[in-house]
Amino acid sequence: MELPIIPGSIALLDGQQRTSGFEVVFQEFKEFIKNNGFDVDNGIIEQYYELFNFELPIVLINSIKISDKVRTEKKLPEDIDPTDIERAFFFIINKTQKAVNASLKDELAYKTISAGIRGIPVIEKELWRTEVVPIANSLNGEQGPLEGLINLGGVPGLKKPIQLNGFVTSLKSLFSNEHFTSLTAEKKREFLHAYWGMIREIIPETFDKESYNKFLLTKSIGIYSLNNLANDIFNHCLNRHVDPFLKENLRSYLYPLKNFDWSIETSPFAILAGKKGVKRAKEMMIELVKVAEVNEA
DNA sequence: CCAATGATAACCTAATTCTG
DNA sequence: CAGAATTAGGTTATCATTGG
Repeated sequence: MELPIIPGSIALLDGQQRTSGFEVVFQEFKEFIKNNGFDVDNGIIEQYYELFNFELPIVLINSIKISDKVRTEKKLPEDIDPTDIERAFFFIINKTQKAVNASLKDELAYKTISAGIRGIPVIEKELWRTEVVPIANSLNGEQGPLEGLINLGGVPGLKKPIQLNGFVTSLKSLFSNEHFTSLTAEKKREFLHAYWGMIREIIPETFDKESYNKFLLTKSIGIYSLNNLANDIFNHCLNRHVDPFLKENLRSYLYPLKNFDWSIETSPFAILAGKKGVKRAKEMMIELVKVAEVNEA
């Protein structure tokens, strides 16, 4: 199939965002030519051509033929018409379209705020999240206690166990704590470094790239529970007049976790999460039913 | 009114089983 | 026995409803 290269022809096939994208690039290109002419040799013109020639995946649906076919084959009611077919495709395509990954949303929200752009409701509603992102970056960075373990953009296939979005969400209680929120960004970072640094020191095997998969600590149930605990420990330190920013001061609080069973097989947490939890719940009910049957007899 | 709860999602990855 | 196919394990945002 070929389309004439005239303005607007692509709109027959596709609307809104993608069509407008071409329009924006074309306007930009015209402006560029006006200012620089065609004879610049720095690859910019080629880049524009590459964009113009960008291939769009398009599905063409012959809804008249489809409705005829399903009607003659009597698979669907007689009165089905092309509009019904189009509506069905419209529903499927729009219902199943995928959103931007949640971790990437956090990263983008942070970058938007740090660029000084304000007033976007979804960001302003939970502004504290954008505060956590640079801290997570630093925990994940070189020498950080979570070095290389956080999937910052939510990109699948990176084999990183901790999702940025989950890490951020699990810090909600700490970042709503009035004593904590009044701290500077640097102090907040310092506390979380001390906290996770001490956990890592006490239970290093749960962070090791070779073995973390055998433990629940870096799974969301571990991250959620520990980040929630961080809030309680922070409060406790303040009440006892203990400096929470000194890593060593956190040792006595966290040391008991060394003996906690974090194994994905045998940990008491193992049955609380995912489908494993559902399976165990069902087994427990089977037991109840058996007991009931015995009593009935 | 608003925080907690419940229901749901054409999910994603790892482990296990099947098949040529 | 390798690679494909299937299943198990584990996640997490969103929105309507509920209940204090």
